[in-house]
Amino acid sequence: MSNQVRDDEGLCCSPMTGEPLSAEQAAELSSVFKALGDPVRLRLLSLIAAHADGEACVCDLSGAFELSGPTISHHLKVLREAGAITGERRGTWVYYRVLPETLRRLAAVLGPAPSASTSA
Amino acid sequence: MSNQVRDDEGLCCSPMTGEPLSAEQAAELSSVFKALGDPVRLRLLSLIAAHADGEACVCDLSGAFELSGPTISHHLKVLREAGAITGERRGTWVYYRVLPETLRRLAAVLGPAPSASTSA
DNA sequence: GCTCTATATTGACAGCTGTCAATTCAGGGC
DNA sequence: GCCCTGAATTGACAGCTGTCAATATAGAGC
Repeated sequence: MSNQVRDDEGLCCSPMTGEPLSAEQAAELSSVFKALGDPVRLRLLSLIAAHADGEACVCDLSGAFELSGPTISHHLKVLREAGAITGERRGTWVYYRVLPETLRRLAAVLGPAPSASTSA
Repeated sequence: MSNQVRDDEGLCCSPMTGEPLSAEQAAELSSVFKALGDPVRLRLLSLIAAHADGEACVCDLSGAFELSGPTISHHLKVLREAGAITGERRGTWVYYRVLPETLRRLAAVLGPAPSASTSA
């Protein structure tokens, strides 16, 4: 109960050990979990996050998969709409960046600091 | 790069800011994210976690939803098979408990300690 | 064994989703 | 304007998934 509740647009990031999620909270958060629930998208996200300067252009990402351009674009769109990444066009190229706030919100729901949950 | 890598059955919990996830890691982790990617399942998980004694019987959970018994059972099965919860039968009743290790693994992938990521 | 309650499984079905071919859009060079 | 590259969108399609009715399984009391 000593968890710090942070209210972002009505979304309280209460850890699993706190209050149960409301239907609205669950709907919002589950949509982000769902976006990460595809191996390609999860890998895309991790590739973007691991990239130099914290951003990667689509051209950097596509090569890591044996998938077509439309498929990569579609996955990036899903991540974008889930609020996990944001894109910026620079001429012909489009660079994507992870939005850490969204990931942090998910992590906060999964539980408090690791050392605290292992002792519970 | 100073993140502590924990190897559980070949599953390295490298944060998003570290090495990109391998295809195998992404497949394993995305399946858990996928399990949480349904609002009903996410609410079930949070209800179980928030319950007294850290466990709840199906009878406690069903009332929170206007869904049929088979649907609740199905969702619980998905969570179970994703490794997010474990069940224990006591006579007629079945009690479910959250497996924090799984949630912790997900949280670890999403990023390091919150204070570290907000400064990045 | 019969009856009951609690829970899980099975099968059908409508809606959802990953994938790619075709196409469109965005930007740049000439 | 034409041509090019990079990226996104559209439409079709096969496979996946949430839901419930029907059924099966598990456990307890008599």
